[in-house]
Amino acid sequence: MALELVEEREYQARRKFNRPACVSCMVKNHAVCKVLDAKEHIELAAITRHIIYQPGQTIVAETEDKEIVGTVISGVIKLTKALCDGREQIVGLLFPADVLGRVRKEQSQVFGIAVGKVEICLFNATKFRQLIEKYPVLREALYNRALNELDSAREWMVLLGRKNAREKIATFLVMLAKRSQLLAHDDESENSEVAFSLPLSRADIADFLGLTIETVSRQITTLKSAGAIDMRSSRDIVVPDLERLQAMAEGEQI
Amino acid sequence: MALELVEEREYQARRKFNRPACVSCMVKNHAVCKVLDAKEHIELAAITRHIIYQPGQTIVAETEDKEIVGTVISGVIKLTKALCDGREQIVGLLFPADVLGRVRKEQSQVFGIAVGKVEICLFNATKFRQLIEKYPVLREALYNRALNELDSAREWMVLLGRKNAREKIATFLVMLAKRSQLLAHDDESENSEVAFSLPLSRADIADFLGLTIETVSRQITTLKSAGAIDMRSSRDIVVPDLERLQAMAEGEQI
DNA sequence: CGGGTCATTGAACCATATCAAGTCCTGTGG
DNA sequence: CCACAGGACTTGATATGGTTCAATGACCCG
Repeated sequence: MALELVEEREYQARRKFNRPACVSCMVKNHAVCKVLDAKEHIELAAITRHIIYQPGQTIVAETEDKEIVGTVISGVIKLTKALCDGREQIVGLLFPADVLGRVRKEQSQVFGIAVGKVEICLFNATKFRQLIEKYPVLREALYNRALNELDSAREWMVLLGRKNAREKIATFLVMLAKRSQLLAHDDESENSEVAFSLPLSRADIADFLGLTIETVSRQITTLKSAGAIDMRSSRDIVVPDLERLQAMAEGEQI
Repeated sequence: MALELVEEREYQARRKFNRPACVSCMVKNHAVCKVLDAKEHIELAAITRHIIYQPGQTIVAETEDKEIVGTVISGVIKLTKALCDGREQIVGLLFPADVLGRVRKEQSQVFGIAVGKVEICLFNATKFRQLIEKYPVLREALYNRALNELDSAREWMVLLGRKNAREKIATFLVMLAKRSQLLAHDDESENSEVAFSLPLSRADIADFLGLTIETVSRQITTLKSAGAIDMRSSRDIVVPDLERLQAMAEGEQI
């Protein structure tokens, strides 16, 4: 299979040149590994390899029992849980620099699926475990990541349990807008307009917000005609006034 | 204030007799501290004190910036988040042996409120931090706890986003039934009837499930008339057939 | 151009919210 | 012991936001 080939070639190239690659890593300043110094980084690089996943590919399966740990380099991963009758809920999104998987045998009952093309820096689980024993600061970093994920999950619980459709959409767009603003220029204070494109399809947005695609579509249309957002195509959003959208995310009327 | 007195007396009694108390602790086999051996337990005991909170008391405030860490000894704590207009969502429940708080400066934006009377084994944050450095296994235990909480939060996201009112109530009751079954006798296989009493008021259940109190009441009535549950009083539940309730939690029709 | 996927729009329906009584329970004071 | 006040819960009537079903439109790719 072509994928396996790409993966293997990458791996061999790294081995051959004995190049940590970490120095040129896009997310080196944001991922968990940032807590390591240069020497430690080389140790980490020795046990990693990059893998590319194609859109829609399953990265982590619910039934998976082998330990998977890595860092997202590029692309977006959706974490989903399903009910037995097929209803589905996205329980989290992983963006570049986020941690994929966890360092323990007992894995979570979620699917991790590539949205668009995804590049992962995968750690050798056994060796990463040893590294954690050696550098406890890694464990601390993982703990902090987990707490951040927990906080996002709880934030989302409020959204799912207590917000109406318009607030849900507005909240989602604000989240993406802030994220893109942060990546674009590190000063967040800039309050001019923000432009970004939706990483998710309408169906995925619906699964993320606990809605149907029709409702998602209608509410986006509503926001558009209210002037809270502007759109080039169905995936390209411009937020002229983030404050206003933020207000609508918290229940402000149109 | 009376509370302060009780708290202080407890603390002094412990200091006076230099008694770890851990040996007689109700939750010693389930809390994070179970990863410590006898000698380490004594070190831990030296930096803890027990505090009693009365029903409705705030244990952790959203604005709190001092580190709070401890173990729930008895009672139930609700973790809530609120929207600015007053809508409220319970994002988690802490039962005996669960960890309260987290070991880092940046705290979560949630309230922790005592439901009924609550007893906490509170750790001195600074000294507990030192203990963690000394015994990394503690950090690992906290990490695992955080992952478990994350898993519950995600489970709950599916409930909030994708289940209807009846399924929500059934799921909630199943959760409590399993918990009480587990505490009662450690063999879980027993599939006879389970009896327990609701730790939460209708209003709290509503806030937990993303519903209104009226809907909660109606759905409980529905389950009762369908014979899926039985009730002594409005707080005392008997589940004659857990399998059946479980099925309803997953969408089975009445 | 035709077929496929994704997104939008419309109309009808229904589950849950909302508003409004009413009932049960519990503790308190006469 | 009764009266009764207040909170917690239940029940009923109505409204409504979001789903469901169905049709249409936009875009992409062979």
